Amino acid sequence: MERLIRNLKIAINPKVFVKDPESSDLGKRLVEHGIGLIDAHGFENFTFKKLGEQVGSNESSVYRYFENKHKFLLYLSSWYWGWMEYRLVLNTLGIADAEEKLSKALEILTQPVELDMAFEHIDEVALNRIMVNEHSKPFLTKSVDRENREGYFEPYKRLVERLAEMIRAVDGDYGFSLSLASTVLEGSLHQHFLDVHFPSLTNCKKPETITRFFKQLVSAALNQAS
Amino acid sequence: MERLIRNLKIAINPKVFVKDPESSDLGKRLVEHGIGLIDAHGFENFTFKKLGEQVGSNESSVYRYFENKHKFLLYLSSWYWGWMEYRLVLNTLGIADAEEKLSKALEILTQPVELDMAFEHIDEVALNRIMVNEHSKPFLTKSVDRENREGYFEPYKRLVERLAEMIRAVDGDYGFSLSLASTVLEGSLHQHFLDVHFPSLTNCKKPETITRFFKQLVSAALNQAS
DNA sequence: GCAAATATAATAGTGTTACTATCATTTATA
DNA sequence: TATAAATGATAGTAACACTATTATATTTGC
Repeated sequence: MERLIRNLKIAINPKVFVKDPESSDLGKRLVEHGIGLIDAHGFENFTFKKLGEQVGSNESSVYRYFENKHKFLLYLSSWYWGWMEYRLVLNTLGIADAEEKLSKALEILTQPVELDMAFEHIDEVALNRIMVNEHSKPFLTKSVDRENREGYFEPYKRLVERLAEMIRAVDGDYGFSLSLASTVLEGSLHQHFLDVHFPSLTNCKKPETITRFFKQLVSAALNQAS
Repeated sequence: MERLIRNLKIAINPKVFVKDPESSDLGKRLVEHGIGLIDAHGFENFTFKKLGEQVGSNESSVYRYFENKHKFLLYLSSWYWGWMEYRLVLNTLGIADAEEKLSKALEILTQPVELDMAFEHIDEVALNRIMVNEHSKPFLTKSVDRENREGYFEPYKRLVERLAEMIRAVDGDYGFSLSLASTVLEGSLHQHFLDVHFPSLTNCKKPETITRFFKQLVSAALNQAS
């Protein structure tokens, strides 16, 4: 298992990078320290100059891997959703019962993330914090439609589609499987954000409660509609 | 009614502006054209220099009203949520039945916005598009906690609280009234965004469908829980 | 082991943005 | 009409997001 897992790689659309950061030591350090910097100081305060210095190099080296910092965020976001999909599939593969499968899926997608030793240079917990704190920045841009056409959001779209499928497996008559799936994925990040920054706007004081909330919500929606 | 409505003003926390834009003709034009520019070109491409030129003045005049463009967005966002609250209250005031009241509230909060002639210099339809396309930018910043403490998000918080109250009026035993309310408000903007940019991730092709989706979701959640 | 190719590092330069400061001019008010 | 207040015009600064160029390592093919 250890050995097998060590060879795993989350596939990323090559258009988001100039040179694959997984292909070199420097590239991996850029990703590792980029996550650290964004997590610590926020995406707005993150610059390629700082990242270059952080890895003991400079700006120009970073530009050889990523066109700009927005593409860097797209890389992290693609990696994150690709990794979530991998976790989702891995953990639901053996489950035959549709309801049980959906329930497990909701756990995987809404519970707080734990460190995955399979990917050495990526701190998934920090990356998850980044997704919570910056989650809409990859797509809330004027170029979203062009970037969508170029396939930058495929990992996220695949995940929504997978969840929607599991919803339909439980209740084929429910007409809002996609909307519900996208609401859960988006809403989960948002509830985690509220938990940290706006506790008065959520009843989920503990992260487990977020999972309970969404499980109950989905189950209610499907029970009613069928 | 016309007369009464003409004297209405959405109250905004004075900390978000340097000088109240409602207090002068220039101020109102700044807000009016600011909405136009952000709607047309996106918040990232919006600068005070362009806004100054747009109103036949210059950068320095804009800075006399707003500290920076983030505060300008906070102003628009505060106005929008304040206006939503006003519409919510106005349209549900006379309804005695709790379920009917909640149903009306969900319509007000999730349906596409129409022009409100009561506020001459504000194009609510364009402002709504801005909220859909930029909605998380007011709070997805490193300074969110400080700004929250300074009260910049009160209008939004009040609205969530009001909706949560209406949910509890229908079902006092439901334990997630705040989470559900914040999920609906956030989710509604998100579904409208998906409708425009990611149609494959939503079942809501027509805006009315978004309202149906959330009404059904809320009603299911409350029926089950009680 | 050496030359060629490739990757990385260092430096400099450009246009834009987000301001700040200063001063001149117009407009409102006492 | 004098005075104050609001607005307009201009200049300047530091940081940022790049691009370009050149120098120096490091790897690879032979």
